[in-house]
This record gives sequence, structure tokens and C-alpha cells, in this order.
Amino acid sequence: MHGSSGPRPLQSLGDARLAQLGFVSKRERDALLRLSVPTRTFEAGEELVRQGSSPKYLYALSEGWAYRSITTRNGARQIPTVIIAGAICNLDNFLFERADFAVHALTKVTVLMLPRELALLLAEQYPGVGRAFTWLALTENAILSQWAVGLGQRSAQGRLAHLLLELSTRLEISAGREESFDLPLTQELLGDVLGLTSVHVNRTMRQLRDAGLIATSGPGLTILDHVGLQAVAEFDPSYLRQIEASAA
Amino acid sequence: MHGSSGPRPLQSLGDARLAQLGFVSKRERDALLRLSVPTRTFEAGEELVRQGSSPKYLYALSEGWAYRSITTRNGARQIPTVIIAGAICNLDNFLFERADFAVHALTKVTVLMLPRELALLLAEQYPGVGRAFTWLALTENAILSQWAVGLGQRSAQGRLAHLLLELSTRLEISAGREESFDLPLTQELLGDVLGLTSVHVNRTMRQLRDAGLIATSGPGLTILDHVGLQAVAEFDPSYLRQIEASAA
DNA sequence: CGGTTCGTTGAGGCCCATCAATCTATGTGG
DNA sequence: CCACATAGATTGATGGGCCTCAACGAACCG
Repeated sequence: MHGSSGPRPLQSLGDARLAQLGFVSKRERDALLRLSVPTRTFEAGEELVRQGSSPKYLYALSEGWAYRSITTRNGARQIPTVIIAGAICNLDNFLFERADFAVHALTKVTVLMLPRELALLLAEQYPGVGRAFTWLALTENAILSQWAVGLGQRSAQGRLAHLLLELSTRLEISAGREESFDLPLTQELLGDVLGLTSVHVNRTMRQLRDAGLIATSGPGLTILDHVGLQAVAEFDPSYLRQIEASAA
Repeated sequence: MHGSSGPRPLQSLGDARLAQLGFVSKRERDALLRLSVPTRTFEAGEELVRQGSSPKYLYALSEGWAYRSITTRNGARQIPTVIIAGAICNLDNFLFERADFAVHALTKVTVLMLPRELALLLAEQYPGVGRAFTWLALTENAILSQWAVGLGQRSAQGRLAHLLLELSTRLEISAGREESFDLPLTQELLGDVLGLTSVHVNRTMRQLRDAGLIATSGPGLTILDHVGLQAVAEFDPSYLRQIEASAA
């Protein structure tokens, strides 16, 4: 009874979010479609990018889930971004040589491997592509800023509720009264996203269940009361809607 | 006895961080230097950009301090970024019409007003400028990610220590054994940056003072024990150093 | 001098971390 | 098929970090 697990897989760079952003002209898009870049799959748990390394490729996530993580010297770990299909896993490496975060596969994933030099070349040759890269970076910016608000100001319930709504929105679940998707994050990892311990994530999910806002069955998650959950999260979808609008 | 209060003021776009980033060729820089854009000053506390508005200009901060703030529906406020001279206050508006945060002047500030359309035109016409915009966005990204780590994982002491070190680094205080600068943030505002109440900011500063790590006198702040403060903050300056390096 | 803003300090309580145990599901080898 | 191991979810008990409410002090200003 779980819903779709997200957008359809990417086949080429012309399909990637990169090329769907209004900024990219028809001519530019055709050029991207003609490019053939290598793909690769990683198993769940595998590391795509090591923190501190200098990756030679940008990884456009074609299928599956991944996440970025930053580990501090004393072993604490924070996950600033959960990555879903269509996004670039290590966008920072477009201009930064060193990766200051790791990228891990959450499920089995397929990625398009775009050589850094090629990305730079494309951005230089096609202004629309260059602008699309900027757009992606600014979008991540907006999401990170919102996330900072959450970590600073929201309670555990608010943060969890907000994350579930954000993922649901980004997955473009059809907006029926019930929204379901598979959540491939363990409670331990959810804790690393939310800045909580796994124990408290568990208690918080229970609170949301008891309140009749969500339901769970294994990895499956259903939003039962969208409005109620928004109230708990103080979720304002406009910052994501705006993003869609500006891409038109 | 306070140190310099930051970089020297910008006179033109050619001076802005935008033009100092390696990516911009000599020819492009000359073009920027010839452009004349209007400047304006705002008094401390004035609002440069209203949350939800559609600003017509990008504001390059020439002199003074400013900050971005996001206010949620229930009145809670978070400051995701403190802005110092050389940065663009509302970079997101380069591609997004709507500002999803407010920008306020912390001190009296001077800004260069760069019309959005002109910025877009420059980025299109001069690839180096376009790349510089992307670079600025990715840099903000890195800082925001680090900040997310802090809000999620660090204690109040760690967060405050980290902020002081970050500001000291970004202000390019000459690295003597003592580092001093004026901190124009009230404890209330510091609380909004750190995700703490002003009361707890006060207690936390006292702890750092009692530990002999910092000293304060009015707005003046001195880092007495840089190494000790780094230990409390688990501060890793490499994520800022890398940024400098990639601009070379 | 009275008002306002900001810093400082105290008392009490709640949210979430910590430590620890139990339970379930899955997988593996004999 | 069962014994065992492992990973993840769940629940309880206890403590601490930070919030809340409250009062007071200090600096500035009309």
C-alpha cells in the first residue's frame, strides 16, 4: 500500500533537473541530450564521496536515495541534506576541489557521472547551463536556511514533522488526502538529520502516531492528517513552491 | 584597544568580492570597474529587504554589518547568516524574485545597489562573472552546512565559540596571540543566531570568560586563548581556508 | 531625572540526552 | 529446522542543559 517512491529515473543529462530549469534553451538541451556520460550503481550503505577527498566527477542522482554527512573530529555526525533523484549529490565540487562532506547511498542508487571539467566547460559554453548551476546552488541555500531555522527554533516534533512534509513535497507525491512513501532512513539516521538521538526520534514518532497525524508500517510512512502535521511543523511550503515557480 | 573592524570599504563593483575571485578576467574586471552603480546608506536597525518582498536590487555590502533573518508564523526568529563587508546581502534574489528572508542593518551600512537585470546581464555576457555568482552561492552553502552541524550537534558553549572564531576569521583579523574586534550584536540577536535565549547567551559568555578564553568590554571582544576556544568549538578553519584557496 | 535598552543573576521546570534493557525481524551456519 | 548473531525498534529510569519567569543593575539619552 505504499505510494510511488519518487520521480522516474534519469536517463541522460537532458533529463536531469539541470536541463529542466527554464534557463536552458532548446538548443542547449539538445546538446545535453546528445552527451553520453557514464553511469554507475552503488549498493545501500556504500560511500560515493569521501569527506576530504577530491572527487573527479559530479554525481547526478538518477535513482534511489542518498545523503550528505559531515563528521566532526569528536565523531558527532550531522546530515545537512537528504538527496533524492534529480539532484546533484556533490554540487559544491562544481567549483570546490575538496569535498567537505561525505555522500552515502541510502538505498541502491544509480548515478550519472559528470566529469568536473566537462561541467565547467558546459557552464562556460552554454550560459543557460551556467545559470542552472547557480540556480541549483541557490535552491540548496534556501533549503539549508530553512533547515537552520528548524534546528534552531523548532521542537523535536516540529522538526520531524517538517522533515516528513519536506520529503513528501520534494517527492511530488500526488496530493490526495493520504500520502504514502517509503522512508529508507533508520531512526539512527533520522536522528543525525534532526539533531536528536535515535531514542528520542522513536519517542517523537510515537507521539505523532498517537496524535493520529502519521502511520507507519516498516519502512512505509503515511501522512494521515496533512493539515495537522503542518500545524505541528509550522510548515510553509511556499519556499519550495517558489522554487518550482522560478523554474517555469 | 579594539582591532580593525574589517576589510576596507568597497568603492565599486570592481572592488567587490565578486570581482576578486580568480574567475573574473582582467578585461571583465575593467568592465566592472567602469560600471557606476548607485550607493545608499542605512542606519543601524533599518530594514534593507523585507521578508516576502521582491527587491529590485542586489545589495553588495560595502561597509558595516548586516544580517538575514527568517521569522516563522508564530514569531520565532532565526538568523541564518551574519553578513560582513564584501558579501551580497540578498544573493538569492539573483535568480529568485521573492525574498524569503529579511535583511537588517546591524550597524550603519553602505551598500552598492546592483539592479537584478544588470546582474543577470553581466552574468550572461561575462562567463567569469557568472561563475563568480555560482561561487558565492556555493560558499554560502558551505557555511550554512557547517552551521547546520553546529545547531544540531554542538552545545551552547561550542556554538558560541564557533561563531566567534568564524567571525574573527572572516574579518581577517591579523592573527596575533590576541585578536580583538567589535561585535555589534546584542545578546538577544546572538541568541537568534545560535538558537538560544538571550539569558542563556549571557550565561554562556560568562562561562567562556571565566574559563579565560575571551574577554569583553562593551561591544569589544577579545579572543584570549585561540587554541582553547577552538577546542571548545571543535573549530576546523579548513572549510574557510579552502574557500580562500579556490579563489586564488 | 525618568525612560528605555541591554546586560546580569537567581529559582524552578521541562525537553531531550544518557544508560540500559527488552523485543522483533532478518539472516546465517550447523 | 533450530541455535545463534546482528540490526533496528521500543520502552523505562534518571539526570542535565537550556528555557521560562522574574528581578535588578548599568549605560545611555531626551
